[in-house]
Amino acid sequence: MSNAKSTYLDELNKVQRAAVEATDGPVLVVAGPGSGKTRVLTYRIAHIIEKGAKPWEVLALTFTNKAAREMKERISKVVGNSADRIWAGTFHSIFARILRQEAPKIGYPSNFTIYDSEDTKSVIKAVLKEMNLSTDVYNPNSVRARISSAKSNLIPPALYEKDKELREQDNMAKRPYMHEIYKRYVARCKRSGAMDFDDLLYRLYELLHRNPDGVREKYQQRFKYVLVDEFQDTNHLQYSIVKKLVVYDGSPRNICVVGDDAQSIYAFRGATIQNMLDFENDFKPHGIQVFKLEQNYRSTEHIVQAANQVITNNRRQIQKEIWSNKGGGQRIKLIRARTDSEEGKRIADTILEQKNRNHLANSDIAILYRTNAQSRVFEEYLRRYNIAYKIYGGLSFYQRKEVKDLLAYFRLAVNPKDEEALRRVINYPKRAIGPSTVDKLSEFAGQQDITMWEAIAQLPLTNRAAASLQTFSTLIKDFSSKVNDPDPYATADYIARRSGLLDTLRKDTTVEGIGRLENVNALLDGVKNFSESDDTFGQEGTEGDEKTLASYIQSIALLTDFDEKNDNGDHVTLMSVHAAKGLEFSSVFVVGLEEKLFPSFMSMDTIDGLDEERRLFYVAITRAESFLTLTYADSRYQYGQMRYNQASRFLEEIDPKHMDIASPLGTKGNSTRIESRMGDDASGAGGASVKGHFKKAANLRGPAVDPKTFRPSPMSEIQAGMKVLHLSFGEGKVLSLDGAKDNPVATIFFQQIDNPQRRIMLKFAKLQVVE
DNA sequence: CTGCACATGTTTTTT
DNA sequence: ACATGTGCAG
Repeated sequence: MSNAKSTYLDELNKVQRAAVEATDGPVLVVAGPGSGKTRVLTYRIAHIIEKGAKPWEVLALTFTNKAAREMKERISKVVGNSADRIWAGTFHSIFARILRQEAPKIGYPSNFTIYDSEDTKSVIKAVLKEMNLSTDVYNPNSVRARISSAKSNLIPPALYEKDKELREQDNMAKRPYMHEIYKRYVARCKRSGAMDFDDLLYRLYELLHRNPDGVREKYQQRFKYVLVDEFQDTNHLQYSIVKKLVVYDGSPRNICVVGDDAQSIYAFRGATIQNMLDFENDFKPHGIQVFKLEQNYRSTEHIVQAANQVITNNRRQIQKEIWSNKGGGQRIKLIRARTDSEEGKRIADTILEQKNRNHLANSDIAILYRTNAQSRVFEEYLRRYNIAYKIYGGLSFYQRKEVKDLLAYFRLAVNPKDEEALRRVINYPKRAIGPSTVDKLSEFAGQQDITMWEAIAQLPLTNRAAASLQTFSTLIKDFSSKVNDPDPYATADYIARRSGLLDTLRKDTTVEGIGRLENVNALLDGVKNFSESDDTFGQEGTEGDEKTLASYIQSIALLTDFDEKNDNGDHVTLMSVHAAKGLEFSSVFVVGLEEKLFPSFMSMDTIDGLDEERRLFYVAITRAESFLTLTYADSRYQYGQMRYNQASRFLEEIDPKHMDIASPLGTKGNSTRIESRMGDDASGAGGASVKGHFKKAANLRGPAVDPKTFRPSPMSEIQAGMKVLHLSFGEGKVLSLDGAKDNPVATIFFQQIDNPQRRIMLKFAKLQVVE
């Protein structure tokens, strides 16, 4: 045993090892990028088991299935097969598994349906329609976000209604009926025997809180060790549940959370780094141990130092100093392109060059962008250059319409109360049940407080619609009778045929139509795999081992990726920065570094929004091991129009000494082009607005300047000794000028910011001469 | 009830 | 650009 111990403990540095060995009591691990976070987490679990804990006493929560899978694989390499018995999975899948067991205690069936965001939105639309509210004022996405945020902050409809502040906010937004929508939304979901993604958390909290039959103690005692990955991405509700499980009289409080505040990029959906700060305070009285993993094993020094510089521009941070001993390495390459298309071409060129000169494989390379829509140009050039690539993101398999349609039949067969599934397929394929009939059903159901399914049997209709409804009802009953058959594939295949779905798809012979048919067949193949395999895609949520269509839909409800496993090919990776979190590549291209794109126009007018964009940029650049290339374009097609954007402010936040400016494409006269362009901008602004047209916008970083009146001066005007204005650093004094002729660099002292002395490349800086 | 023409609104994303 | 949603004629 001590042998095994030494093998893995010896692979750790001092801090990592201490974090692994501190198995008892509360532990916070602050883990910088590339600092061996996953290694610590998995070895820690292995260590806990080595020291005698049973695998099923360990609860390890992650955010993605992928992270959970990776963790399980790595643990099993250390402790062997018993790793299967560990409760390791995503928050949602683990909680769903518990709820399948306990749901009846809080008034839900154990075969409850899980509503995805689309279903959720659809329920909200139905509620709005029922209440005769306009979707312009009550934008379904806003309503959904509002309800989600209420649940994430543990505010049920009754409390929401009484909350003065929330009501005030809603009144201000001209949405006074929000509380009523919330109430009806919750009622509808419950009536449908459905939980949305937030419910999987919220209802578990409710269960533990109300504690029927001592269920709370049961789980408190079961989970002797709790670990949470990516803690900076948890919301208030998730942290509350974790506390419910860990904090009680006599608890050893064996909880370990791992996270990096600098990599929190999901605040937009309710995550809060406050949890990290709270955690420290909450467990201080119980001897919390804090470990900071600061050595970056991934990237060379230019990259790590640039990342450090960028992140110092954010306000609140947990103090830490990330360092690397991998040597300086290559400087960061910066490419300016005239158009988005040129950006694509130059990246493809650079990729070819890197493959030749540095012997990189395609799989060593990634192109990261802020929005998925940017992938198109890169696709175009990579294809033209014959470089294999793969685009990640976009619509997942299970979100495709045709797949969801067939799944809706499955869902309805398992749980006929599932109103969203019913709405989806009641008239698809066409069976003469139009909107007006559906509305009547819905209205009747609402009046009688029954489900639409029950309404079909009770609604007094005498017309053609009644007959159609009868046929539909018979069809679904037939399907329902088969859901617990031991051969789920046979059932699935039967449903696909009898529903008419396959025939309808076969009639469509367009390219897209054939693709849809293929997807439906792929889903059926998936069911077949499920029928034949012993495990359940490694997914929680199924009871026992019986393979039925019911257990199938439960096993896939929380899956998003279908083909993630077969991406072993040698291809360049194209994905959004969000999707790249946790990954690393030898060479990384971060593209589209322009104002209004990265940072996104949606986030750039609040300080919190900008800070999150900056963390996103931080995540992007820290994905690179050896080569980092940053690019931007003067113009690009966006929303079908040509847009002209300035270089991103984030580029100025990196000290020029870490950067190399790539020689421009059409070398001749390029630098004069830059100057004349900047000159145009400034002269366009005219002398009128030069002086004093800036104010302190309260929602921007301290000294910030109103971008609307800010007019950058041409770079040739900047001289030592001048007083200048910077978009985010405020007023500063130019101390000196140096650098190459075509790339002058100014040292400027900005008195209003924390690190006042900055070196700024005039090429990208937007500076307005004050005097 | 169905199908087509026009209008609208665009981040990021896991579950 | 493009996908999704609404309104109206058949």
